[in-house]
Amino acid sequence: MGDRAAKDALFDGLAEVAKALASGRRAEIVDLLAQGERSVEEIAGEIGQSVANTSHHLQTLVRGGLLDTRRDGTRIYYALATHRVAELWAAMRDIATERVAGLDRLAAAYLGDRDGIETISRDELAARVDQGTVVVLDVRPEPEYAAGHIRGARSVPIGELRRQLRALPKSAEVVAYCRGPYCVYADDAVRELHRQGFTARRLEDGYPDWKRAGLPVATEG
Amino acid sequence: MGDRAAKDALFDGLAEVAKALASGRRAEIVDLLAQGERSVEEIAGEIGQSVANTSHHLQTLVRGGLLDTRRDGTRIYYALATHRVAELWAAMRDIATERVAGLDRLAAAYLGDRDGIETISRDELAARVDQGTVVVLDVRPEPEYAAGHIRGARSVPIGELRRQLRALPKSAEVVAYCRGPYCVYADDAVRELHRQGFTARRLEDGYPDWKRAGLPVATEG
DNA sequence: CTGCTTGTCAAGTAATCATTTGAATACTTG
DNA sequence: CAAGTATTCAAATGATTACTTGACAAGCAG
Repeated sequence: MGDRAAKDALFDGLAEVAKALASGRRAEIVDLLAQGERSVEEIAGEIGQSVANTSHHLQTLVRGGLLDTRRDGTRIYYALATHRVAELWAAMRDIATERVAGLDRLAAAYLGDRDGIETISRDELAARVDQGTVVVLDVRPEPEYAAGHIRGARSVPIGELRRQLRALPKSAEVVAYCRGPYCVYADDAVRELHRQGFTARRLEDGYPDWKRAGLPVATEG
Repeated sequence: MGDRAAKDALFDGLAEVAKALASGRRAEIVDLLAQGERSVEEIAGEIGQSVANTSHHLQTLVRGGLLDTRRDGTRIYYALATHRVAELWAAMRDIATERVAGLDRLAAAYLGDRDGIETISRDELAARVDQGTVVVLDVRPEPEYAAGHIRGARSVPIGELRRQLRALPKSAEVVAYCRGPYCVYADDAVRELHRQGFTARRLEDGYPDWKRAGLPVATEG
């Protein structure tokens, strides 16, 4: 028991999970599926790849134990296999954010200048929601809101933000959130809110992190 | 803000963390360093590679944000960069264990037949330690015990197990633990204990998991 | 059944990458 | 300086990867 070759083979097996995630496109898929299940076509659209290529990446993720599938008629839906996968992804994301050289520049290139955008932590937001001293906007597409959102939040997809702002008193303090720290929607929302004269911040991470932390959530209405 | 190329580059950056772990040898290194810091030479010895090659792998892990270094005289010590890395590794390991096809066979080839080896969960062991109804043996090398161990455990490195067994009453119920679920020491200890007529189990995972769960630990004596 | 939609599979291209070794170099201590 | 420790370099090898294309399969609607 315990010879070198067998140990190497075992750890090569463990490393399969990391290999499955060792591609930017597959990381995008996992980040997306942290919001909930999606069909191959939807995923392909979100990551900007062909369906065939996306299907390929999805197979790789399934082999790595990260995803599960469900068939519904002609559609096949992929979802994270277990909550541990969401934890794995969050850990990866946090480590990269804190410690991978140059990631800050890549983030700035994608998200734009974040200097004017203040964030609020999950715990502080939870307290403010309890007090009722904040308006929380879920700026993700509506189906994601329906599948689960921060309790007390209103669904205002980013495209409809301007229209719905009139209903808000200018004195309101607003917090926007979306899919995660590398999702553009909340940033865009805060910029627009500032332009319209509101006090606004973004949640530092996103809905999946809120849910994982055991904070209050709601479904549908 | 939010064009395809920039998003791809960002997620390629996030995937760097997974790339760093996408090798069995580097996974072994992280698993080892979950016990505490080690010099390059020690690491090379544990993973059965040349110092030059090990140094290479260590650089890769540092670039991926997973490790930090500390110099002491002519030696350089590597350690996990943050506790998040231990969490990342544990999540990877658990996902692979549960869901990667064939991993069970690889584990059996390395660890041998585990049929006769019962496990005990962290929580149950914690309760039994409180009651004082169990003898806990830390069968890792002594320096690892000194660096931190389950409170109440005795250090009995696997090589000294036979010698020290005489001091134990045959009626004792024994739990052995070591580095983690894929460490051979505890299995070997339980087998030997059974041969000698003891009632023995192994902790289902290892010391790093115990510590991460916030259960009681001690250092040195 | 036929036609349509959705997704998978297999094959091919092109490019890149990762791992390892041995020798040379750098750094620290005494 | 000499000894000990770790990194870097060059080079060879071998394997893997991402993506595209076109054909195929499974379910559904008429």
